[in-house]
Amino acid sequence: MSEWRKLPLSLTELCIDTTLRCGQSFRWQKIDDEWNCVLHGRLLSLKQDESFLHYRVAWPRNASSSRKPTSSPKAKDGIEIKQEDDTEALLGHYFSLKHDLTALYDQWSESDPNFKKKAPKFTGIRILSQDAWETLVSFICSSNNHISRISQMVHKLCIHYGPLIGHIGDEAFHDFPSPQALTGKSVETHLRQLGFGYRAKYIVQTAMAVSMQKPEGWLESLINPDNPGWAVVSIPTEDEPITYKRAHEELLLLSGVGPKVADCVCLMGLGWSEAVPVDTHVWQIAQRDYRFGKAKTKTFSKAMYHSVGDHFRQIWGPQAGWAQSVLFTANLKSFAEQATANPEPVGITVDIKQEAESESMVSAKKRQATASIEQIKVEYDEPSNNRRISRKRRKIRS
DNA sequence: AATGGACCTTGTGC
DNA sequence: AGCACAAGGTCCA
Repeated sequence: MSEWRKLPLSLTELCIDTTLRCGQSFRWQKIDDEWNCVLHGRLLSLKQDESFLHYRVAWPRNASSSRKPTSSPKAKDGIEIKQEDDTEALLGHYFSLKHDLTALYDQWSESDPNFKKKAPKFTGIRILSQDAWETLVSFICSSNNHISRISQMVHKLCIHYGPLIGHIGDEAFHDFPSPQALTGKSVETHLRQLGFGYRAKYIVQTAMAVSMQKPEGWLESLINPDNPGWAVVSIPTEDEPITYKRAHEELLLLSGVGPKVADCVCLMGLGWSEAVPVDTHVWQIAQRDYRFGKAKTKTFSKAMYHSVGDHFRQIWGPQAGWAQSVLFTANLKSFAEQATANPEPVGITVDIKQEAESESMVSAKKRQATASIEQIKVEYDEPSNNRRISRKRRKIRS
């Protein structure tokens, strides 16, 4: 293990205690106030105080057991940089530290009174830039499932199929398995035995698609070029540049990947910060706090799915997925105590009262009051104005 | 194209 | 204790 190092970082810019527990990553383990996880072939430990993020790193003795042994960055002259040296850069990428979170919270609070009300108790929540493949498999596991069980399943994947990186006490830490590692003949049966249920088949089929059917580097080609991945060489293509919409469509072709999982991968694994995964929580939030139509149907349609995302993108802007994660966390049962606790700093409740009289509150209420199922469907169609869409709109109204 | 069930298993609340 | 129900949904008929 290296010595502890530190990055100057306030708790409002990043709170690892919340960010690492809110259902984005399922692999971090807290041991005695330290968060531990294998990231890109190294065992990372984090702890935080009011002013600093402290970190240390341990590399496996046998570097070849790492999934990406050749991925360590090289200097321009070809000399390999000491491996530890890129860990700070890795953290900066993983937590997307280039974004000013306080400024973003201010912006979302200004355009959304509900965000302004909920966010003060949930500061420092960031969207993680995770490995695309890990994100894909993790959220295939997430379907119709609890966060605790998802974590359990992801842990089992690593233990049984991922390379061992190191130990903390008696606890073994593995990296996430490669797609190839999950394509074996007996994997599906084994995963069922391990309690994956019907997701076992999805995982194996998707692993086969990514490692055998899709071209090399396909998943990485879906990464937002403005938010590039870690240690991923972008392969220039003759195709038109990738968009969020196309990345989403491509992911939908995979087994076990529907619109919600595809959005999770877009947001947390591919750097598309406008992606808003609409799950049961976000649907509850949309209905309860944003006057979305009370649907009689338990499962909402594809049009409904997109209308919710479009609505939030309209309110929160191009980083809507980041704002969504704050309200999502505030809505989690495991954070219920935090949501209802009296805020420590005085003055916040005063701000909320003042906000009730503000211009944005009034206009937002007016906008929300008109929302109904019909309105939602129309709104969904409005961004485009081609012929196909307008025909669709007529159909809905008739 | 849209809608209703089935689906594995575990955690939670009564 | 034991049972119903929900869980960061997706697939298929």
